Amino acid sequence: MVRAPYFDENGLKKGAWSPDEDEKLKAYVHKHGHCNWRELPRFAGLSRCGKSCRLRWINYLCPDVKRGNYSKEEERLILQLHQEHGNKWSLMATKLPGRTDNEIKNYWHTHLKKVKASKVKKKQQNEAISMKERETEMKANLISEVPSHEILESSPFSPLSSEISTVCSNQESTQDSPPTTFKFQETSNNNNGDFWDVPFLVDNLEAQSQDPMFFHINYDFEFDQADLFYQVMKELPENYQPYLYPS
DNA sequence: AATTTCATCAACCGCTTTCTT
DNA sequence: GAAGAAAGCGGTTGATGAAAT
Repeated sequence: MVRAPYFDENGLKKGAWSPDEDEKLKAYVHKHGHCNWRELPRFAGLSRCGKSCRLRWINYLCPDVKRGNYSKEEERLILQLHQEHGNKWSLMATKLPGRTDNEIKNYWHTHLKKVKASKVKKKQQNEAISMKERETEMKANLISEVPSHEILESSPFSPLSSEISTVCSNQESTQDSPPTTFKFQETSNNNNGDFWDVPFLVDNLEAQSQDPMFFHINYDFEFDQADLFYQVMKELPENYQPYLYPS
């Protein structure tokens, strides 16, 4: 699971450590300690750089290094420390005896990052749910306290809003009635549905067809826009078809 | 059974900090 | 205080085994 051993341009060995190298390093450090990592490999008979020796000792050969699975307590502590300090791996390592910064970092990236992400997602979902609940509650309070005719139809709190959308969706699903007209007056209880009684598309066509520039301007689209326009026109009732092919 | 994709983790690299002169 | 060396740190890489297709 590590890089294959090789020698760089300076003749220094890189990549995976062999058991023989491990033994040499362990033996040297046990006997002389590691006061100077730069010089150590030369005295220990290793073709490695000091940095590589240090890393190998700290992360793998040091007898204090604890191997094996992380306990729930260690996981909890890492999550807590990461929350408090961010990616301060060496700081975390000081709080977790036997664990190295490199190991904690790897463990974070492979396990705990996902745990944290799922916790954050769950929290966001809960917040969204409680927001929705608060909104519903507010709406219910408003409807009960304010006379309905004082609430604008366009308001999200309007008691009509849900009825309107129901009518729209019902109408769209009906084959017999084309979706070009909207009959809101059926659900409106304030008798001011004049605006909604008139099919807006027809109204626009009649008004705009008086303008000699209308068809010229509106046919002067990019291809896909013109195509869309053509599709819309084709869906008009038959008595409006002449507008599609002006003489 | 063969191939591809994913997860893991040891080791590397480059930058920063600390120590020594 | 300045400069260079050494140590420390964190991000990234890449080989490998496991799981999925």
